[in-house]
Amino acid sequence: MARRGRVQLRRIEDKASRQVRFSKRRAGLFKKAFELALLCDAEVALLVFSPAGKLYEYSSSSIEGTYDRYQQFSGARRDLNEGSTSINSDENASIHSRLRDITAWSLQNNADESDANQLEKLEKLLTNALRDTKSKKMLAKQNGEGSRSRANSSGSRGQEEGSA
Amino acid sequence: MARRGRVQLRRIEDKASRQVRFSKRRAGLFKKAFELALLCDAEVALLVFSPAGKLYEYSSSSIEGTYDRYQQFSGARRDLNEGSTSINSDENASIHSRLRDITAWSLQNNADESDANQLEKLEKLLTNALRDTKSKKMLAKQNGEGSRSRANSSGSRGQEEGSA
DNA sequence: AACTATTCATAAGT
DNA sequence: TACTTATGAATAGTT
Repeated sequence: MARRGRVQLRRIEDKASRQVRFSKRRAGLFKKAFELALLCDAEVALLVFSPAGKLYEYSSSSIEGTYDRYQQFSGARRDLNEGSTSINSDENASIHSRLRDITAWSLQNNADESDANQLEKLEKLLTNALRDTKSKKMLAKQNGEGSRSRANSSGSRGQEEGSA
Repeated sequence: MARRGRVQLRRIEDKASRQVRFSKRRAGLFKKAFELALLCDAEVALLVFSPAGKLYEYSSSSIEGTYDRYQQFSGARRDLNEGSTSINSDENASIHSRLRDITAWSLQNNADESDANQLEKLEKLLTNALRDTKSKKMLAKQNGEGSRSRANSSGSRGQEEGSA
């Protein structure tokens, strides 16, 4: 009436059985993905192609949007690993004024308050980050040492988050 | 010692609890994704961003490859459906994702070593996001209506395949 | 992080 | 293909 033991972790050879299990497990997987997004407020994108080539998809916001976000992370990772840590005050000032322009512009032209608030906060964050960077760079120069970048290993990026 | 009833299908408000459950459920989800790919010979791509903005990924082949395949399906679908000139939820989500990304990233970089190049990249992202926002707003004004974003449920394309 | 009572998922069977 | 059910697996709450 039920399976006799735990499931074997290898490809199911019988085609019919594989098809049935695919349907069941796919349903389960999508349910779990949905629950993770809803319960834990996570952004989830899931793409599955069946052996027959049929597409199944789920995303808590949008596939494209989440993939974009993923690519930003990848791009950021590449940038970190490429080095080129030089900085000069001109660039600094340029970034600063540019940020101010952007913020001002957004405040003027955007009726959407939430967007404007987000941007204000962002501007502050970036300004602070830039200031910190500047002082760190100056210190580094005095000490004759450049900043390094860290290598990312498997799966996840960013700092650790608790795991079960 | 165990939960008193079935799990509530709504966002977990307690932050600590949400974090723990995210970790546990994320692990479960990735395991299921892996098993589906292995047992059923499916192509699976899974992207998850934690509420804190950390990325987790799995794919049985490659994220990019599976996404490309997905886009071919989407492209084919779009061709059938004629042109959609209105703002779509994908753009919307993309912008918000980027903004969240930028915020999380800034917070992270603030803690340890920041890099001016990163900030320059961030600034570009912000600029792009704003440009998108601007055009979105203009379009919205023309249409006199803001489009609502939807959550994709596991839609399927192609011919039917058996389900459990 | 490890433990356990429960709920949940699901492989076979019908 | 859909329903049933026995069993393994996942996990919420606790320590």
